[in-house]
Amino acid sequence: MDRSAGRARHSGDLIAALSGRNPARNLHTDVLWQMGFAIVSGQYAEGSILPADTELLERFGVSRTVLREALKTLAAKGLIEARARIGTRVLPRNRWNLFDADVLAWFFELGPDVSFLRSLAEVRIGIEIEAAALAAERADKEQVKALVACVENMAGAETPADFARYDLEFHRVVAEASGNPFMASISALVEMALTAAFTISSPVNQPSALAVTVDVHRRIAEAIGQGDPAAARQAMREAIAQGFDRAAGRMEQPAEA
Amino acid sequence: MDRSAGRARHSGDLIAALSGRNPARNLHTDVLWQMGFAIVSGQYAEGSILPADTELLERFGVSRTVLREALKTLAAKGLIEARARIGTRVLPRNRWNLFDADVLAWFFELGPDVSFLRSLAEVRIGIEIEAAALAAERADKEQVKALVACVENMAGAETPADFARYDLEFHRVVAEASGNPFMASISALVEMALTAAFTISSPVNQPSALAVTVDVHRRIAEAIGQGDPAAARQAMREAIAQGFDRAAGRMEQPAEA
DNA sequence: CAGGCCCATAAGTATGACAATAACACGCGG
DNA sequence: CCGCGTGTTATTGTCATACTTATGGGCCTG
Repeated sequence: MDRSAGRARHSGDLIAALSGRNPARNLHTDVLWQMGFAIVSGQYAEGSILPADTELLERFGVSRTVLREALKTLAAKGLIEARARIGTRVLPRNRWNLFDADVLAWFFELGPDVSFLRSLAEVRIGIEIEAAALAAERADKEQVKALVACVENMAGAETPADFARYDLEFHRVVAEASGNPFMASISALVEMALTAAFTISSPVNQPSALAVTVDVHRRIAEAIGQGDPAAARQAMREAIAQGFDRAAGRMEQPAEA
Repeated sequence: MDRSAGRARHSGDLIAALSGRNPARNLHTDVLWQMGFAIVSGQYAEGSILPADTELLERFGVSRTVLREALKTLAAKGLIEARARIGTRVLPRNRWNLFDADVLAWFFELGPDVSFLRSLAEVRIGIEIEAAALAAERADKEQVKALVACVENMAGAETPADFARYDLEFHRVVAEASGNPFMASISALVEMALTAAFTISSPVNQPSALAVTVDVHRRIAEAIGQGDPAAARQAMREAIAQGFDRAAGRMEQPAEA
């Protein structure tokens, strides 16, 4: 049997690949991604009952073991809930764990729209602003040095991929410097947002945009280095808003290749 | 076989029960909770390899199916990763999905310490402040009415449990009114924080504390009703900080029963 | 000494049988 | 005729076993 049969249909493999995920390393992962995408895309509506496992078994051509492990994974992420005699129900959206990297990836597979990117930017602002403020109070010299290094690397980045990598690393260090384990936990979210932004529109090839982006990150690093929470908050807010504006603007008036 | 054999050791069953979770509805959930708690509590260190499944099978006295589904669930929550020939490795903490309700519950099972509650309060401040600000811009009349109703209910609550319920409902409505699906996704987190706070110290039986708590929530509702994001931010920050201070203060100088 | 082949080991997959659960329909009694 | 307990049955949950695949590390060869 051709294991990749069902996947060619998906359009978002690019993003999945860029973000380092491998949707088909084994059978169960393959089923997981197909079902996850089907649910997130609304193919199985919230509150509805999934087909019984006999039907799914036939559809995917896998063993019950594989199917059940895939469904258990979906249950662990809050997408479904199985009950004997009832069937397996798709949970309401507010039960879904949107901070899960896979769930986020499935959202992107159906094409990130502006309102989704906006929601992403809004949570990032909330969390990363606090992270920046806390980092300003708690960061040690090593971490400040690492932040400055990230900024330098961003400024000198040759390719959009490199730029995104250093950008992500910068935000990761800020989260770590905040000393709050929850802050670090949203790196999956940041990663997705940056991957999307970088796919849609990277500042690397536009010197003015690059300068602006680097500058605002440098201000974050400086504020943290000087232990100034208010300034760190403000600069972080600008950095995220700016990235969103650029991507959103680019989406509305489709770009050159 | 006695299914609940391994559970009696846990001390945090109270919180699990209060938060409406049932750690032992079926075998796989039982194994899941034991393993999850063992990992979170550091019994299996980050980066270490779990015992091979043959050993775990023997320890839990369950079938391979059950064990594997439990492990798959842990993997879905980012706690472990299985690789052929290597074994099943405990991932570093920053890969754990701390926004998952189960993972949070396991943290509480080992007794919430002040620094954990602080971290919780910090993320809540970040996210819920933004949620309140957005709600001020987007809430409709229905939602504002619901918020006011929650405040009234809080003021008239007879028992700590009732109070916590209305408190949670209030924050849930704010998240919903923000129009941002991610905001609603952290209700698990809020639920835990409130459950903890209510377990440690409820304002219900202290008239002055109750008045203060109700007042700050009323100010949030009013700010949202008047479409004033800045005031909503400020009041929400105070509400969360206040709840944390009360619980933390109570923890340091142990209370009467 | 370097590089590729082989093997032991642990996870992954398959299969078929049986147990537990709970909605629903049926029939009994009021 | 209506309400209530009970049995039926569909669906998930659990078990046992056998086989397949992936891979790190040692062995063998060049």
